[in-house]
Amino acid sequence: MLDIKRIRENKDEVNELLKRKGDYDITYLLDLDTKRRNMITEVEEKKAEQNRVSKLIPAYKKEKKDVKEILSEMKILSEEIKILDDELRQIDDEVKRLLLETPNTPNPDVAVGKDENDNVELRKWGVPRDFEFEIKPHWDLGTDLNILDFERAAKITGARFSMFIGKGAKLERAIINFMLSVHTEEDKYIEVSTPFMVNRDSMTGTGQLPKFEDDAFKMLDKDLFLIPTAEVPVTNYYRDEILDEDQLPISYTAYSPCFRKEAGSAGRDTRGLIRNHQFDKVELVKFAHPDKSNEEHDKLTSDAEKILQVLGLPYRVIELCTGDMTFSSAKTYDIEVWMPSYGRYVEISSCSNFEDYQARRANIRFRDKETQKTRYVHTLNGSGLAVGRTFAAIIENYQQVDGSVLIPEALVPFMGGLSVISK
RNA sequence: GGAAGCGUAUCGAAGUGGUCAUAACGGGACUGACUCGAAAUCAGUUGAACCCUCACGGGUUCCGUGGGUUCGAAUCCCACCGCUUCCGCCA
Repeated sequence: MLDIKRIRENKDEVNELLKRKGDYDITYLLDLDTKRRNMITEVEEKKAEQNRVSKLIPAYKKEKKDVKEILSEMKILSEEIKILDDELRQIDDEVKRLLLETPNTPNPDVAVGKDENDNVELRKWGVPRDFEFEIKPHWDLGTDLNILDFERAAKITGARFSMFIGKGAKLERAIINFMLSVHTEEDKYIEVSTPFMVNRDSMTGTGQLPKFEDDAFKMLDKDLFLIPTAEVPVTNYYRDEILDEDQLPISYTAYSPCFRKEAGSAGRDTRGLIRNHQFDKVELVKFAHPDKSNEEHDKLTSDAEKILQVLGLPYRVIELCTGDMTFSSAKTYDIEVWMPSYGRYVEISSCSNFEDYQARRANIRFRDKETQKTRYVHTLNGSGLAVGRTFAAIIENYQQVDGSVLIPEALVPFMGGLSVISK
């Protein structure tokens, strides 16, 4: 969340930045804030009086003074305080709620725009292959090779679920292992394996709640949610903690399944692996020093890009404009892989710098060595990469005229030496 | 699922109705002394958030969470959450 002091002291600037993201206004929030502070002053004066007199009472009793009158006065004061405290709590809750529903301000350097049409292409890598035959989309390729089964997945569970069969299941596992190996061995991320269900505080810490509860799968008899991304458990790992400055940056990578309701995308990408309710992802998460987070953001993005380079999959990197960024992000780079069946680039990774927005929500701080004061860390994350979409991109880009699929060289060792999947 | 115990600031931990909550005691961290330097030793410093104030400074809250009793709660009562141990069950 945003710092209420920053909003108070830089009202116009914050308002202007928020408008770049969408239709947000902080006027009401600031009015409530003023009211809240006035009430705090009032109730704290009464509490100071209560504390002062309470300290005198034992001494009076010792001197055998009659304290009856004082006690009855204190009772009245105590009741006044209780009433004010109740009112104050309501205002507090409202201020908190408004703050939690206010998005992060975009980094001032980010291109101002309304939607994905205003995103900025930063760079391209690789050249999409020229096919001399009619290509198959991955859902047909996979079904024909008997490595994917969407029909039975729909029978077992429903639409937007998939099953990986035989070499397909092995390829999925190989992709996960390959990504984790690169990130842990070359890029020095620490691998973690997390719970796939999280509580309300965790979902609030990273920004999924309270605003986007409809997007998450929730348990019926417990206040727990299936994770929409490993970002949630991994970022919340340090919730309510104070880290040492020397520890930063801390980099984690985690494999996890991700569960999303995909509310509001009915009819889009209905076939194949592109938009499922459950998909696998290898995630990268960093806790960075605030002065270094932009560098770390660039590094994290290139760590994700490297996976596509080694797999030989053409991609481009775009910077999301202010209007297309997610709620919690200050700056986001999307990596899009070339998907032959779509005839265009498709998002395969989203790398964001949240600056102190999540850290403030989740209360993740570090102690500044010089001043010995606490400061909020900057949190970052990105997919490194989405496994289902990587699977789809591999089989589509590496398909051959006979319907078989070549395994990218880097994956062959993870496939037990297998270099082609055919019927 | 049954039984018992526990939850105190960076960590361990004492505190069982008041004037010992900046919270004893210990560790850690930081500063200084000693040293060529380090270790050891000695001395000192060291919680967070919020409100008022240009500032100096003053004040409030926080003992797992939420309620209750009381003039006053870490302490008494109720509910919930989490952890540990034993039993049962299970991978």
